[in-house]
Formats: sequence, C-alpha cells, structure tokens
Amino acid sequence: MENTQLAPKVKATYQAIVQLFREGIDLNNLTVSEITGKAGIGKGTVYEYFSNKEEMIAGAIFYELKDSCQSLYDHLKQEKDLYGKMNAILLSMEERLSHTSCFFRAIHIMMDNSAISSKLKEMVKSKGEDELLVMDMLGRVIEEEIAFEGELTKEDKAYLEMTVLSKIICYAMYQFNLNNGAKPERKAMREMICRSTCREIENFKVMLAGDVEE
Amino acid sequence: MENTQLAPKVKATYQAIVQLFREGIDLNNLTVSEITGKAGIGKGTVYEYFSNKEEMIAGAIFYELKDSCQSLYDHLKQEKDLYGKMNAILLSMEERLSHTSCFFRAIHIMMDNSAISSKLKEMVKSKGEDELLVMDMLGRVIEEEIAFEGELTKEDKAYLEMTVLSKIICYAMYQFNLNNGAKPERKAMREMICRSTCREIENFKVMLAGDVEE
Amino acid sequence: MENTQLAPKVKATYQAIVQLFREGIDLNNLTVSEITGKAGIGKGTVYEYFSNKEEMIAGAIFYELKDSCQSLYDHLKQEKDLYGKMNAILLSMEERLSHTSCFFRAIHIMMDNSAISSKLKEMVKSKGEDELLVMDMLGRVIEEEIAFEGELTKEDKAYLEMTVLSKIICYAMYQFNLNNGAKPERKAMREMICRSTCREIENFKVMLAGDVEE
Amino acid sequence: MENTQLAPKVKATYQAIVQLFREGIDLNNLTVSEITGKAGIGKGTVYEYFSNKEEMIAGAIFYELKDSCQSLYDHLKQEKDLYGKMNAILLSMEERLSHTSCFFRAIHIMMDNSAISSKLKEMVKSKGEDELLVMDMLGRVIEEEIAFEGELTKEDKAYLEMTVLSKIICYAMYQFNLNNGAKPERKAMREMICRSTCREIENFKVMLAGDVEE
DNA sequence: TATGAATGAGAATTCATTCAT
DNA sequence: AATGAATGAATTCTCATTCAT
Repeated sequence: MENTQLAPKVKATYQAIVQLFREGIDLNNLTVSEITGKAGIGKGTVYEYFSNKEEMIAGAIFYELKDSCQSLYDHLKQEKDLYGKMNAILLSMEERLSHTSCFFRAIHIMMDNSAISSKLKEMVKSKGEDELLVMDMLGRVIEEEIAFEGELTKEDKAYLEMTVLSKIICYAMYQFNLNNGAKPERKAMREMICRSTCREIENFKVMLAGDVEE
Repeated sequence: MENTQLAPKVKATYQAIVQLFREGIDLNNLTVSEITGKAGIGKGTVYEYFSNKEEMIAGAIFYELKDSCQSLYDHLKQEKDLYGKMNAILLSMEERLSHTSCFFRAIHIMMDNSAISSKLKEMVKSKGEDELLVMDMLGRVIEEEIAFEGELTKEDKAYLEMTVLSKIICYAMYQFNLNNGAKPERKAMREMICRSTCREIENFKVMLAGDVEE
Repeated sequence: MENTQLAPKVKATYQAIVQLFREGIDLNNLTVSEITGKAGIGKGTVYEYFSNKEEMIAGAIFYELKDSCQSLYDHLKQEKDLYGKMNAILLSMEERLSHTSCFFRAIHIMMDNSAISSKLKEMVKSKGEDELLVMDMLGRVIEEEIAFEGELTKEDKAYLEMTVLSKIICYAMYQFNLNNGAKPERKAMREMICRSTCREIENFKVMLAGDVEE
Repeated sequence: MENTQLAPKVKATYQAIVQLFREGIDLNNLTVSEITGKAGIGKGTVYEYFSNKEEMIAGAIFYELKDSCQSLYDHLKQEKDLYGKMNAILLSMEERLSHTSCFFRAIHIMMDNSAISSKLKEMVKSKGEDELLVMDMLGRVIEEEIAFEGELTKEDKAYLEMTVLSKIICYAMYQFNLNNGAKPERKAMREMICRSTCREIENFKVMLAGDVEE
C-alpha cells in the first residue's frame, strides 16, 4: 500500500539494502556500489533520491521495520489471548528471519553511534502516529490485554513494553545462539517464554487490582 | 592484577579504545590514528603488538568485559539473596557507565557481522575457564540460587541465563531511553525488574520441584 | 592500430610509466602517485582499470615491448641481408633508447623475483600468437635467413636465437657503458658485432650442410 | 683470507643477504628485519657498520662477486686452452648456482636505477686493482689467450670482453629458461657456446695478424 | 532523469632508522 | 658495542560523491 508511494528507484534501493542485510552483510561496511549494483540502478541515480549513504540505509531499515511490524500486527489480530499472540510473534521470528532481524537489528543499530544510527533515531523521532514500530505494536498488544481492567499510566506501559520486549530479545538471543552453549528444544523454549510473559502480565494486573482496592 | 601482565603499550591501547568507546565513538568507524593519538603512542607502535585494527578493538572489548565482569562478580558476593544481587547489578550499571556499556556493547558487537565481531567471537570461544564473561557470571549467580534444591540441566540453565540477561537488557534499554516515551522513576524501575526476576526464578524452582514429585 | 583499442586512461597510464621508465626511474620503486601524476589523471582512476600497481607496470612494459618489436620488425623488412638487419637493429637501439630499453629491460625485469616480474612472465606466457616479442622477432629473422637451406630443429633455433640475442646484449652493454673502461668507436663496434653475427650464422649453415652431406 | 678483515657482524650481514638472495628473494624488496633476522644480530646493530640499507646490500653483492670471481679465476688456471676455460666457467655456473647468480645478478642489479644499483656502481668504480670482478677475470683470460701474438688495444680488449660476457649471459639465459621454448641438451649447448667463443677469438687473432702484415 | 567515469580525501599498514638502555 | 622498542613518513588502495553527457 504505502509502498506505492515510494518512487520505483527508492523502492529498489530499499529492497536491495534489506536483501544485502539479510544476506548477513554488515551495514557499517556496506558500499554504495553494492547497493546500486544489487538494486540494478546507476550509482549516480541514488543521489537523486537520497543525499547520502546514511539516508539510504536508515531509510531502508525504517521502511522494512514499519512494514514488518504492520504486517505482524495485522496477523496478531487472529489470536485470542496473550499467549497466542506472543507465540505468534515468536513463530513469525522463526519463519521469517526478517522479523527477527527487524526487531533485533533495529535495536542493534539504534544502539551504536554510527551515522546510520543517528539518522534512524531521527526518523523514528519524527515518524507519523500511524507508523507502527516495534514498541508501538507491543504497546497495542498490551493495552488490548489490560484494557478492560482500567487505564494504564504511561510509566506502567513503558515498563510492560520493555518486559515483553525483553522476552522477545531472549528468544532472538536463543535463535542467534549467543549463549554459545546447550540449547533447549525450540518448542519448549517458546512455551517457556510465552508462559512467563503471560505470568508477568497477569502479575501486573493483580498488582494493579491490589493498588485499586487499597 | 592481570593488568600488570599487559605490556604498557597494549594497556595504553586498550584504555584508549575503551575511553573512546565511552565517549560514544562508533567502534566500526574508529581509526587507528584516533586510537594511537588517544593512547599517546606512535601509529606504527601498535602494529608491534597487534596484527591489525580488529585485533586491537576486539582485544580491548574482551579485556574490559572480563575485567568488568570479574569485579562485579566479586562485588556480588556481599549480597545475600537474588533480589540484592540483581539490584547490585543494575546499580552498578548506573554508577559505572562502563558496566552498562560492557554488558550491552558486548552483546551488541557480537551481533553484527563486522570483522571486529568475528574476532571477538573467536576470543570468547577460546577463552580460559577462569575468564569470567557476562553469561558465566549470570550462570554462577543462578547456580548459587538454585543449587540446594537440586541439579540443573544444561538446557534449563541456558534458559535461565537468557531470562536474567533479558531483564538486564531491559534495564539498559531503559537507561538508553530507547523506549522513546515516558520513563518510570529509576528506583521504581529497578524494583520492578528485580522483583520480576526473582519471581521468574522462584517460579522455575516450583516447577522443578513439581517435576521431581511426580 | 591496437592502441586505439586501449581506453584513453589506460593509454595515458602506459605512456606515463614508459616515460618515467625512460627518465631512468627504477620500476621497483615507482609509486602510484608518480604514475597518475605523470599521466595527468586522478589517483583513484587507475584502479578503475587495473587491480593493482603490478598490473599497471607489467602491462605498460608488455605493451611497449610488443609495440616496439612490431615496429622494428616491420622496419627490418626493408633490409636485404642479415648484416643489414642486424645493423638496423643496433642503429634503432641507438636512435630510440626505447628499443634498447625494451630488449634489455624486458630481460632485466623478467629476471628478478619481484611481483612485477611474475605478472609480466604471466602475460608473456599467455600472449597471442600474433603478438611479437623480442625472441619471436629474432626467430623470424633467423628463419628467413636460413629458410631456403632446409628446416631448423627447435633446439637449433633456440640456440641461434640466443646467439643473436647475446650480440644485441653485447651492444646494449656497450651503450650502457657497463664495462666501465675504454669504448671502441660506435661505428666500429657496430660493424664488429654485425660481422660476427653473420659469421656465426654462416658457420651454423655450413655445419648444417655438413650434417646433411654425411 | 680477506674475509678475516671483515668484522664478524659485517660478515654475518653479508652472508645473510647472499643467502636470502640465493633463496630467490627480490633484493629490491628485502627488509632490514629480514637481513638482521637471518644474520642473527640486532636490528640496530647493522647501523653501527653501515649507514643505510643500500650500503648493506650493495656491499654484500660486491663482496660475494669479488670472492666468487677470485675463486673461479684460480680454478681456471688448471685449464690449458680457451675452450677448457670457457667450459669451466659454464660448468661452474651449473654447479654453483651462486656463480650464475653472481655474474648474472651483478649485471642485473647494475642495470636498474635503484639506490642499490647506484651504490654498487660506485663501489665498482672505486675498487682496488687487485679486486677481481667479472670483467677483470674475463680480461685476464683473454689477455692470456692472445698475449703471445702481440699487444691488445684497450678498445679491442673491451670488445672481446663484451663478446665473451655475452656468451656467458647466453648460457645463463638458457639456464633461466628465458627463451620459454625448446631447450637443447645442456652439454650440446655448452659445447656450441664454447666452440663459438673460441671461433670468435680465433677470428679476432687472424684479423689482428692481417692488420699487422699490411 | 539516469548514468557511470573520474576523483581525491582518507584509511590501514609497512619499514628504515633512531636512541635510550 | 649491541639491542630492539618506538616512530612517523610514505605507500597502496577504497569509496562516497560529483558532474558532464
């Protein structure tokens, strides 16, 4: 949909970058030649659409992130409860490496101090309300879960978002095999994470209820 | 202690890199000139001790990581329970930015596909038993907590390590202000994280006990 | 002719190298900056056409050698007998230092163990049939001289080629003043060399005839 | 003998260079570290004896050349006629690669325009009367051959020296396989070269006699 | 609009030489 | 006298960006 708004050369550029990214190329060492070569356009052409390399890369990441989050969120609506939603998120990370990448890489890139990072942070800051990024998506999932019980303060919401995100990071780390040791079964792992997420949220609800009663 | 084993120029190099790192310079765009300039040594000199730039940077990260984990772990022994230990970890991340950086950056760097990353992964893989990195430290904390109840399988341990690490990452993200919105009070945040960590571990113990009874 | 096939920047590069070479600069200590400076092109530009310095230099030598040998060979056709041809070769070496250099330097460079040498040997090995280098040129001269008497074995031809080449080297050494002592008159020197070359070939023909008669 | 005049560190340096040279290392890319490493002395130490790298290398070549020529010349005295002497020279080039190298490389190095070359030429120019280099050796052989017939002019001697040297170079090129094609049998090759050398000298003698008679 | 040849600033790395010990 | 750690000038090569076509 929004894709149609993108000029064809811009889209080609974004796709090329995302593709190279999935092939495992380090974004900090990506060259304009590689990008335009993959995109099948002239090297000079990208400079008609972007003013420098950082803009291209940050733009591609942002675009992919938004797109990926939106489609995942749409998919989540089919699920009834939090357990199902969480499971769907984790499963999507398995199926489409892109989702793992998306969540993960976005955080990753925003955390270094490269020029790409600055540009991306800037883009995130000035994004539209309707553009759904990771935190927004998680925020909505949480609100839907807690909604009928009452209103959430911003602080509580922020805490819960991070709690859920940390679970997702946990699964991403598992997939990237960062712990460098023995790995539990994939399914068992997923179940443990979903259960503990539900438990955390449940706990929070109980706590909230307790606060209200008092 | 171990520091005395490092040749003075190596130490100066490591310190310069760590310092630049804390100043927020992106490690992927760090130049040898910057390093040697900061270290106060000749540009050619570092090549007497390292065979390339990646070795310098990965070496510095590894060294700092090790050092930082060791000192933090030593500090943790004063704490009686898991809550206290977790709190101490989070507090140390606040006091010494280096700790935040360490935990966080180590994961960060290991996750990209740069040459530095490869080198660092290699170093981590071939490290000695006595060299304590983040996961080892968390592993010990967890074992000490669960020990008297019985023996942990490798998979369970891996899961728990990742769970605890994800909590820490959660706090780091909070500090980096990555949620981009309202922040809870620092203390409240820390308490929430510590409590939820304890609850997770407690839950796991209950589950283990259940398995045994059956 | 073939020159037109060369991209302009490649030609400029070759010409710059050959020129520097004639100015007496040692090829093993030639820098890319010097080459591009002389060629009047940007330092980065040569790397669009060559993948490293050795390729540039070996390419230039090969190109000059081929060109020089071809033009000299064409010129030789005007001469009727071996004496005349030999004299023409020596005279051309006097007039155009490039010829002396060519013969001489080609051998010279192929004899050291530098990277340029390896590259040049490789180029010589894979050259086309129609590309005329020193030995090919001498081979043709000799064949034309001996032809009507009968067929030459490969070994005999190889011997004769080297014999003639040694005469040329003799004259080159004379010109380079390598003997460091008294020099005969130039004309006298040339005559002596031509005469002795003819005598050697004549002798060989007689020997061949003797072999046949037996 | 003369070797004892050399300081031990100088001798070690020379030997290291000659050895590296024989191992086929390109002298233009030889480093001081390689030299001192091979010589088993400290890198700073050579600068007590030489003022720069060129002096070391040119000195080593000069020393080896002198030594080699002297020993070969002594050996030649056992041979009765020119054919035998010439054959002995060629054979020695076969046996001891060093001789081939020496004669050849000396010429080779003197022919480029490197700093080593300049230094070496300088050394040759200022060498003592008793120091026997290639040309001196050949000059003596020639004088001994022609002596009883009369006195040689300097120019004639120079011509003859070059003639003989060109034959030797011819054999060297044969050994280096620079002709890149079919090689005659080694023995046959040697015989052809020796015979043609004798013939040349004989011819010259006849010519000289003719001049005198007139 | 699209291109890619041309560019030069800047990066990593090497190595002859110095000098304090 | 002997050393080798330290140095920085010099070199090769890369690559983002420009601009004439």
